Amino acid sequence: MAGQPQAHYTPGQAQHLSPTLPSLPVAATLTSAKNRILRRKEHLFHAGEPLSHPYRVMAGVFKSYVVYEDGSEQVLGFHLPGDLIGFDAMVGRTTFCAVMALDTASVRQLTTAELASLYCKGGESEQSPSHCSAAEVSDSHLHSPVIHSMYDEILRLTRLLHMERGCSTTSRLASFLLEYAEGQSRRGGSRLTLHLPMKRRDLAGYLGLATETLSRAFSQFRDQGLLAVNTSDIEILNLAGLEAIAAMGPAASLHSQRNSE
Amino acid sequence: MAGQPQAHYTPGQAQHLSPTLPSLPVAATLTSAKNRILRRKEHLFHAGEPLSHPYRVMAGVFKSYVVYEDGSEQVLGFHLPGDLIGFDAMVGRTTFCAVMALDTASVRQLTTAELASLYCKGGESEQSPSHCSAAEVSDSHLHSPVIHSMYDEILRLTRLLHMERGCSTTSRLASFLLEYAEGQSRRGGSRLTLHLPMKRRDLAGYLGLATETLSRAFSQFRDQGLLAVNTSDIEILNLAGLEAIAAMGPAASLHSQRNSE
DNA sequence: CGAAACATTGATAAACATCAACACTGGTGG
DNA sequence: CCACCAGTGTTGATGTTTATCAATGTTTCG
Repeated sequence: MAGQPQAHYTPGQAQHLSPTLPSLPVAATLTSAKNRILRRKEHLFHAGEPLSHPYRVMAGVFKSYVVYEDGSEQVLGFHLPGDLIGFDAMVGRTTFCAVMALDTASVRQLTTAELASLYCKGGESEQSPSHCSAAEVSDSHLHSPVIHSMYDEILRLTRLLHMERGCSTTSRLASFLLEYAEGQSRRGGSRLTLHLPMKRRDLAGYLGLATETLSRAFSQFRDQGLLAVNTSDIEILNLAGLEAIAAMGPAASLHSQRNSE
Repeated sequence: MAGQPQAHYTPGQAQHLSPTLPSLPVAATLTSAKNRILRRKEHLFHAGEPLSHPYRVMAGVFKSYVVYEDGSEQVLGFHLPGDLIGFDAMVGRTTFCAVMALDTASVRQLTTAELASLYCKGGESEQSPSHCSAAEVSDSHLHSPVIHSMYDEILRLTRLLHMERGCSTTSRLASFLLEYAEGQSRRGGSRLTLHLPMKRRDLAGYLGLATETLSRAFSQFRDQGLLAVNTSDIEILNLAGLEAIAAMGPAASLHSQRNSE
């Protein structure tokens, strides 16, 4: 269904916006930083909206997703404090995915100056952003956080793809939990106590599972003593065990009764 | 199938930049275009190799793939003549995936000038690129073919992901064939006669299937009169039928006997 | 020619989705 | 405050898709 040639709005139409751009007046400069607070289920933006400056998540968690013609929803990722939102979505100045707050959250839209600084600060030695030679092109541009942000996204999607193919339900969930825990601890949070503000439905969508299957996987981890589960609050009781399952790939099914300790 | 060949570069623009070319601290400048011919199974590069300049496919077909620690291989895409290879792989100057020729093929490595031209050509009315104000930053950079190349890759992976989740074997294969046919015809080839130089194993890997399942899907299409199949040469006999199956999503299984006409 | 890689077909079973029933939660209004 | 309701999460039973195992036919290439 994805390969749809020319149906509706498939997020694959990037070609249209490449060579001949309407002479967009350069993005409105944004001089004062704008903060914005969102409630649960409130959208930061929808798909197809213009977006001149990206956001940085200050608090809370967001999910980004695409809705296809048939109504099915593809969850692309979750965004925690510190993450940039909108870089990969704003090519052509129009977002291709929607972003929604999962609980009360706040963002800060980057000012033009901050944006410029991000663009030009990639190179280690900070040259002034006021010249743009061909030489730099293959250097600072490639190393700019913008490129890296998109590059990381490609890597993440590649891994997600690989995981969906080779890995069982349980190792997918284990991987996600470990990654999430890692992200939390990088931000100064706890490494073993997770708060998952997304609904089971969203998490299942992200992992490519039915909600029932996801629920069963949680229950299995609970029964095996790996996790303490309380809907959106998870405690990791056996980190090594989880890591073993995450690494196990396709071998670890819901039915194989091989108790890893 | 990755980088769209949307931009046929025009070498004229390179002159704008030449004045500042010398200050290249990094990548060796590449002044003369290098062509290279590869045989079947020969690698253009492996993962982890340094790569200063991307390639353009001139003839033949390539596959890009990643090999994971456990030895499993993830096919990321196939690259047809006109495609750029290495843009998304060369961030940080080191490739993250390997690229292999599937049959006799040739590439042309972009020169520094061509690369620069690609980078700066995004904006329509190009003012001299020798200043890089914050305003331009959010304009020409975002519209550069480099960003677009990576952006397209993200969209392609997103679609692939969505397809793997929601779509049955048959609709995945149908989508792929249609997309491939479309790509061939864009390049001036036939729209209904496909040559698939990749092995079943690679195609199955790309689509996330077992080779047996893929083979069965081909057989089913043959039995239904949709395709004439001769291993690597495919003829589309019923385009509308294929499109119907591609659009059908998860409903189209190998077992459901609903003959679409 | 012969061996190895590849492709196809069949039988079986595993993993997961789906359907269905039920429990829990949180918010609303009586 | 309680009853109610809708949304959500869990658990069980069943069905289907597709991976896996196995066998055979086919192509490729030394």
